Amino acid sequence: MSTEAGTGEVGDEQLAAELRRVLLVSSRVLRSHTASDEVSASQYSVLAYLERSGESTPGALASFEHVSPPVMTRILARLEEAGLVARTAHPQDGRQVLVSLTTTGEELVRRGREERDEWLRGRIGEITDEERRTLGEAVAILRRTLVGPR
Amino acid sequence: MSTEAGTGEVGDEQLAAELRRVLLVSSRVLRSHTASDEVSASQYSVLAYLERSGESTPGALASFEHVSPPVMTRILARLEEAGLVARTAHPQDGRQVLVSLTTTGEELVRRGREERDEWLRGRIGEITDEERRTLGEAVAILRRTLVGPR
DNA sequence: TATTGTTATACTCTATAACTATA
DNA sequence: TATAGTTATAGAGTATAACAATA
Repeated sequence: MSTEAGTGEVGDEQLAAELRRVLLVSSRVLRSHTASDEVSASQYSVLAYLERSGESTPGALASFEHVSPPVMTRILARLEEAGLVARTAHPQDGRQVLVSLTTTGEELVRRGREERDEWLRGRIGEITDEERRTLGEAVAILRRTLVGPR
Repeated sequence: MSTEAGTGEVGDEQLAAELRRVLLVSSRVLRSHTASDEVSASQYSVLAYLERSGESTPGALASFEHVSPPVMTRILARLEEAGLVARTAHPQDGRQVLVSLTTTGEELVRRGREERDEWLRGRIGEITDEERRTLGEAVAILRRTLVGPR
């Protein structure tokens, strides 16, 4: 049993409810501030993964992003239409598809890092070093607990 | 400038990017685990607010939830159809509408606290007290920085 | 004229079920 | 038979623009 006193110390039930609300609303706020005319937040997330990890498959991307396969099919279709990713046949396994960034896609990701996260970096810039450290630790905890490795 | 060494210590750019991804994906995971046959995550969030704060108006709810007014109109329409909230005329200001929980709505919120957050409480139950404290602090920081008060 | 709320319109996001092709 | 991916279908989530009613 944890004591109720101290900074940020709450019961599990309350923490769960607060976390649910903060994640729900924060993601709304983030979406509206990180979507651009070019690509949505979800689409950009896929591009950023590909930029970091190289080529992948629709199934692996769906699993990584925690969306169902048909959703990833649609995201990739939009990105392909926009000329940001290319789908090619897998050399050994004819069922699989390899997805990779085009040059245009690479450029968009790199540009995005500067512009897209500007709003969020501004907000993060307003808090203390100590608070940034806490956020960084929380990110790691959430990744292990909810999002999964990588 | 903060040093890169130590637990969870990262540059602002990296923290912003990681936070963006974790919030996006966590909210997806949460939505899928907290939606029920009865109401979606967004709908439940409105019900929970009303249960805690009593009656409100569509405009105030839209602001609190960080959605546009038409979105709140739709959420309230669904909740009203389901018999979970009631809309009544404002006694003084004819433009405004007062929204309040019905008895059915109240019951659903209370039941929801037990059942709806079960999955998340299970995940939170697996981490250490220290990690829970960090999450609690992060919730407070995100609330101040992104979500706003209350 | 300004505010509150709704309607109209048009996307994206999301899931489940059914289908196709390959292994 | 199992797996990878797509298509079909349906609904939730979201925003901007236009509108109506009231202050």
